[in-house]
Amino acid sequence: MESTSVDDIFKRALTSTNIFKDRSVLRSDYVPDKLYFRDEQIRIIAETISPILHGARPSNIFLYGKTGTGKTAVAKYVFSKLSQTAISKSIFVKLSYVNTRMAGTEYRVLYEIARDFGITVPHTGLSISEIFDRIFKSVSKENFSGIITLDEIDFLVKNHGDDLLYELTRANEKLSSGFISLLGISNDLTFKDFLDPRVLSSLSEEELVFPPYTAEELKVILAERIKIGFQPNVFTDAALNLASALAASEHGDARRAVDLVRVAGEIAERNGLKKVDEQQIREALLKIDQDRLSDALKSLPLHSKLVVLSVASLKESLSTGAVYTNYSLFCKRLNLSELTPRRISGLLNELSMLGIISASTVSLGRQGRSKRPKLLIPFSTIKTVFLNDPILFDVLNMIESTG
DNA sequence: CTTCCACAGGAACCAGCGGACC
DNA sequence: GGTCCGCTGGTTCCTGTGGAAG
Repeated sequence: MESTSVDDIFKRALTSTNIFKDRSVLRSDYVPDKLYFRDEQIRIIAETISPILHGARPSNIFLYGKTGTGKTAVAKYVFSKLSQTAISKSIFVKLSYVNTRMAGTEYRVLYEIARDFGITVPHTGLSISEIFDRIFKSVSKENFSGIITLDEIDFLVKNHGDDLLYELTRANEKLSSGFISLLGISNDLTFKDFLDPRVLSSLSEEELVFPPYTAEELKVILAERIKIGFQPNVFTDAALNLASALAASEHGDARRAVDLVRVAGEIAERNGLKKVDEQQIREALLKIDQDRLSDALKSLPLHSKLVVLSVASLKESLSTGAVYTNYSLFCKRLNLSELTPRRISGLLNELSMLGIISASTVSLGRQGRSKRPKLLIPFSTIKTVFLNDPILFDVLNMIESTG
């Protein structure tokens, strides 16, 4: 029984090409051949790094802008052109691209840089300074020019400080031959405050701001993608207008815009429609939010889930203490040893960062000072996500029965 | 104006893991 | 095989604090 329905799904997936022509160009990591409205930024970056072709060290560059404003795409674009030119003129340039948020830790950032430079290093076990040494030695020995792109650099600095950045900016003083230039990319304008002034001045020898796309610009970008991604005349103008307007109102995020268009297409496909209209865009907007939330909820560690349930079970008298009381109740019920209040306070902050709860702190005078944890998502969503979990099922029942 | 609650949140530390080096 | 490394996910201990009650 089941196998036939799965077969049906696959068969439909293979045959239903009447919506999409090339789905891959609608993925958010796809870098298009032409980057619209970024000519100025491309030109400046290209000019800044061009000395490298004469064997001189280019200035470090810093790119700022909100998510989905094309920073990463522009950087990748310019560097792919650079490496083509360098190869054709047989100039010895090595490029490294690291997303520091993806990498996660200082060690992994350095590990990826080393790998991009063709240095083999173990993925754990060495000290940070050892990896630095190996990278520097390699640069000097092989006498090459290296450019390191550090994407989402604000993450690295906020979580691990600017030590690594400091070492990298000073790298050239240590190198006897060869050099390293840096290209930093940050989504957060205020993150400069976290930097040591010396690092900041060195890092932003050249600075570039990426403004959000306007609705009109998004429309052009989307129209281009739709042209290659969808079958002709499938995507209506009304849908295009709505998608651009929605994305523009959300900080001009091109990535979100493309996601919106792709998901709308998938919805139309699943419903067997011939066209993508405004209705599918609206549904897509809901679905994206919905999916993001349930994914976040699902991947939470057990104790965080219990904290979410604890917050959910509280109707009034919201305070960190109340959350903790309920939480330890759940733990006792499940025969788990509870974490400390300090840790729960931290977990509440993490959950608030994920947008699952809000946790503003308020002071009530003699009643003390506390967070005011509040659920930001409907209880029904939590229920549907947690219902499959046999452990949480029990707790869920417990909440329902006590009201 | 002072007191004092109920926490916030920083800092240091710890255990356990996976792994490299010599 | 002993020593060192970084990272995670905690604990313990601590000082700091907004503002209603007194």
